[in-house]
Amino acid sequence: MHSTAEENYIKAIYKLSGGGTNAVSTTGLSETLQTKPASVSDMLRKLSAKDLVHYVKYHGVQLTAEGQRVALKIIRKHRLWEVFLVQKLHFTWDEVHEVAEQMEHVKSELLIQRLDEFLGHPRIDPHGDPIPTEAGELREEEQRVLASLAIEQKGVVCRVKDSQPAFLQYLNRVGIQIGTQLQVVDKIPYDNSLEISINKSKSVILSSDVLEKIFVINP
Amino acid sequence: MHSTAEENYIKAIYKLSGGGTNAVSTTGLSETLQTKPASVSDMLRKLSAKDLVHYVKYHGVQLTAEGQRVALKIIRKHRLWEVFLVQKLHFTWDEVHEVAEQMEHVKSELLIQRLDEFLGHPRIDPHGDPIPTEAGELREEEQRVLASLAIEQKGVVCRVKDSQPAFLQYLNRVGIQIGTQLQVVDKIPYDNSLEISINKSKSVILSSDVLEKIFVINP
DNA sequence: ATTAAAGTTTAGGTTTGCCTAAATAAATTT
DNA sequence: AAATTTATTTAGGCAAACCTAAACTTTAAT
Repeated sequence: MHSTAEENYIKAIYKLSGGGTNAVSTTGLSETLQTKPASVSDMLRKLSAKDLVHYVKYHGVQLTAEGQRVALKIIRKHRLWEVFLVQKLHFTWDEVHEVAEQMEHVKSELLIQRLDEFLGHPRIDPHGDPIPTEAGELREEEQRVLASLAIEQKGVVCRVKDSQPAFLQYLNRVGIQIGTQLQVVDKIPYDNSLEISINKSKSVILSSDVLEKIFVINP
Repeated sequence: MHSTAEENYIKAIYKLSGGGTNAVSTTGLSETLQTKPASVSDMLRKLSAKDLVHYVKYHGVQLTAEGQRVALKIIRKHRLWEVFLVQKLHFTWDEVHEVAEQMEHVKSELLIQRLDEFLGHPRIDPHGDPIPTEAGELREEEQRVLASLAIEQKGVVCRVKDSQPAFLQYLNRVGIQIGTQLQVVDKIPYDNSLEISINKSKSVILSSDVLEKIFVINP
């Protein structure tokens, strides 16, 4: 099997390339992985030798078909563990990531099959991100960015794009979670912020930055 | 924190020393850990520098108080995960160990607290071994080895001393699990084997080797 | 009490995954 | 188009955790 380090590189390449197709830069990877560019070059040579990536010196990397398969498996594990932590162990959004990051590297096909079953085959994780199927397929639902809603339009939060603790804690304070009912009360053209009512009660004003990170589906 | 390798050494020392008090040999450790004696010497120097063990060259190791604390924490994690795998994910006895061996190294206090709560604060694992408390205490129940029962005496399986897949599969075939009701039907003095009835029905003959590995409590 | 055998440690080497510093390639400016 | 800046790679090293082979202790046997 692959080492934890290899798996983390593959996951990072997958994420930076937005699904595996676009080429990813050495510096980008080094930032995501908190390592130096030289270390990335090192690892890319190794991953290339294992045919997990297409690597052309000085011109970035892409995942091979096999690399994508591996990436989706890791993401599946990560997201299933996140669902477990939130739904069964009552972790909050912002406590989940670090732990799931460790659990995703546990090697056992049976474990993941059984976990999936135990959780009732969930389709999205606590951040609203889709969970790849056992076959390695990612089925997306139609989502709109909160910033795109018109006045009076409603939506249910299905996803946030930023999983940094500070951001998740902010959303908790405001009262926004996956599943929260939102409605646009007013638009403030000055800075593109919106006044949003949360669960049909209190309303808050969200900056355009935040509005771009929250996704909703039809209620 | 400690590395996975360090944790495995500490666990092995704890087990071989029967709770931390007796000195353990380099060869013993190398066999348990499937490494060479030279590698063990290496690691013992490191663990000693971290004050996790008392190590006197050529005269074996013991865990320090801190080392014992660490050992019990790892064992607690391992056994809680085993309970989870068996009770929630319907793993069988013999599928559990390898996976728990990986999960026990996940670092998160909160995770273990919540897992313990989720499982209802279990006192023994699926092998009947006691689960150390959060405070690091091991409370034992009175147990007898199956080999020590007289004819007609009864017991409930609470523990087996061997967790090798082959042995656990053998017990599964025979129909013995934690919680199984046993009764001694007859003694065979020739080789110290016993005829045992299982759950008040079918009876089998167990060798003295096997009898030494199964523990029971009063029914 | 020697000597032989068994157990243990040291010395020196390997792989993995990282590092810094120097060299090289690509992109951007002028 | 040449020069400079930025990005990337190579070279050489380091720590962890393992290895083999050689040296050294301890134990057991004579």
